[in-house]
Amino acid sequence: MTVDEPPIALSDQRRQAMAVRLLAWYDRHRRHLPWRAAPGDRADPYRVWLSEIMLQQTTVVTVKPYFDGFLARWPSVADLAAAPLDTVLSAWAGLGYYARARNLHKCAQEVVARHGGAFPADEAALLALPGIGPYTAAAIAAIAFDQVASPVDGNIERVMARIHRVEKALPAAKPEIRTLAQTHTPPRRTGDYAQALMDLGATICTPRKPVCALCPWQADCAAYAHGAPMTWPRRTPKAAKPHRTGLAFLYYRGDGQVLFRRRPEQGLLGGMTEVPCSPWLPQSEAAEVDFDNLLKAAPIAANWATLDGQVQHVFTHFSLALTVLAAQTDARQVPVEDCFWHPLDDLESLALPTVMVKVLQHGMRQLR
DNA sequence: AAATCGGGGAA
DNA sequence: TTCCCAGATTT
Repeated sequence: MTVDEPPIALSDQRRQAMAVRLLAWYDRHRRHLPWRAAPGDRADPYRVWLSEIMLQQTTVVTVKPYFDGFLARWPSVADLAAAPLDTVLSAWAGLGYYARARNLHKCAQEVVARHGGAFPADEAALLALPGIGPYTAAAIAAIAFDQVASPVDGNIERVMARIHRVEKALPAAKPEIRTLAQTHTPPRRTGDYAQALMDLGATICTPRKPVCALCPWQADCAAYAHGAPMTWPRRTPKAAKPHRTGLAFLYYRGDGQVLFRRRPEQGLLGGMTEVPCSPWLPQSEAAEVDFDNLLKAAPIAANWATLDGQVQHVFTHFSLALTVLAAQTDARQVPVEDCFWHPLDDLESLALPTVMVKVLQHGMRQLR
């Protein structure tokens, strides 16, 4: 294997042969997933759409129980459209990227109102729906409707970057890689081809240690010929995450109810339920604000007990350390708008993001 | 073009 | 720890 050999320029004929070989590999190694139809059958667009939204930046293993739960609770897009948003958010709780859940609900309502309850087959019409971007529109068009479309996800990006040894770094290389993917897309069995390519990326052409010995495209791969396929795709380094701190106010009653608050519709954890908190300040700013000042953010003044330790949580673009303060009361009224009392033994009906589950667990361990 | 938006599994 | 996952939307 040479190190300086240029990438292989692939002819149309060669790309066609590659697609045939990949589909043959897929027919032998096809994974069964809950949203996939039996071989030869047309997939249910509702299932394909629901799975594709859940799978955005989320692993198959994580999605499976959520997919099963949603399908059991809302068997059709009309059922989902008729559900209150809060029940959708609570069912989505823990899956992350909560704008997906809000857009999922909005999309279901648009499919019912504007498309008679049936997803459009056209890629452009799909792209116009909430929460459906370029990848998802192409994926639904190809997988559910067998249209010729080229979805490009992280797996396909990686495969294309290796096959063609793309030197430009991601994310700047996305347009180039999208064009490359289109030149490989076959005119028939396009949905199977897209899923085959994603399976290839998930099981063979993996980020760390690709299993090139089992790859149906080994002979076509410029990165394999180079000898170090794992060094593609190139990526621009990511910025370090800043750190934020804040207080969480755990206010509990003798009858087992705790004070919660609904977060604003927009922004981080939008529309989700939280334990009331002070602002989450960058560490540099938090150092300038004294403890008593942060206490003013509490919805009810109280004789707070500071719990030991902190709750640690990492979001996409910052990490967070919350100090939990606890106080007991027999208050019945709702002190501030958007706040409400809710029994601790019925957390399932709340839309609690993971960081708030951590806060409650942190509190329960020390208050019993 | 860059920033925002979760959470978890794997190495 | 670091990486990255069937990305979309907003700024």
